[in-house]
Amino acid sequence: MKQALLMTTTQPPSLETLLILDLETTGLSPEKHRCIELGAVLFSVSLRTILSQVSTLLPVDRNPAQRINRIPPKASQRPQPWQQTLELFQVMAQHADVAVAHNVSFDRRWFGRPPLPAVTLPWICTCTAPWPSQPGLRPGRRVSLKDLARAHDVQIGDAHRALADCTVLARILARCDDLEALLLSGLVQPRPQRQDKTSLASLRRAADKPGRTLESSGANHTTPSPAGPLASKTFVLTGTLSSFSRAEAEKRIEAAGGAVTSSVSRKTTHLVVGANPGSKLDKACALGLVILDEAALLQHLEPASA
DNA sequence: GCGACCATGCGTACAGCATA
DNA sequence: TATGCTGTACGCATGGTCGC
Repeated sequence: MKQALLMTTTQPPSLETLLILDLETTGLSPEKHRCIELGAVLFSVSLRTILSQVSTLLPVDRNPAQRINRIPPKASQRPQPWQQTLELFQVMAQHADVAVAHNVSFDRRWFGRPPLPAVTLPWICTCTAPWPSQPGLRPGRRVSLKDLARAHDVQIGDAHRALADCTVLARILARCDDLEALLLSGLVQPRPQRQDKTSLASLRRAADKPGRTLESSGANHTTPSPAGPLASKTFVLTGTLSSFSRAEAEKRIEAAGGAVTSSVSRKTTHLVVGANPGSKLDKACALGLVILDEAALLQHLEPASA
């Protein structure tokens, strides 16, 4: 029988057997609501197949989320071996290396609250895991189970039922080429500490020496082209742009030879104004800078993108 | 409908540089 | 050395998305 690994270990855990689990609950708060259904699938990574699966309703008096999960509370009260199913679930957990859920931050809070047993396995969250880029999946963003199923050509039968969602997730994982790497990178870790200002400042000092120039200073700067329609011009962006994202606007300005900074100063030459501009607009007006809207910016950029 | 998480944007504190 | 300017990075607010 395998020993459940704790997250404090520094070695990556073995990832051969997954306990894919899902819950249906009567609401969002573990303090106020109850778990009405548990589903779990034991999945072999090397064989890409389901080893065993369990599902059970748990008795509740009421289900405010019935519109979502379509589980009548009366059904949960019908005689059925839910205690024995929970015992079997615990045996399955003992055979697993890691617990896998779609939205670990939600599911994890319910385990250890009676009648659900505690799960001491490491967790992997499939909605925040770095899935390979493919149509329908936006890199760097939380991904829904529906999008994952679509991207992997897996049909969703009975959504918002625990075991159905577990088996959909199992079929998605089975179709994942580099599943082992995905699982490793999807392990739920404590949030990384932000670097304190002192260490950042010393890093910057080291990087900036012997001399600092506009082109080389600052982590957010890319090197502007030495020539271009916006050469020797310094831009600041304010407000929400509609034609493109702020990052894309910065890229295009820099590609046209301009520089982009985050705050208005006397060195700033142009302010690009989107919807709901902030106080930067006031400061730019006070300094007599050139104010551009998005259309005007596009006109300035046009020679560069042509 | 509510809660959690993430991306985006604003305002500001502060470190580094230039100048007197 | 003192002072002012500049730009970076952090904290916070807001909106969007997805979970149930």
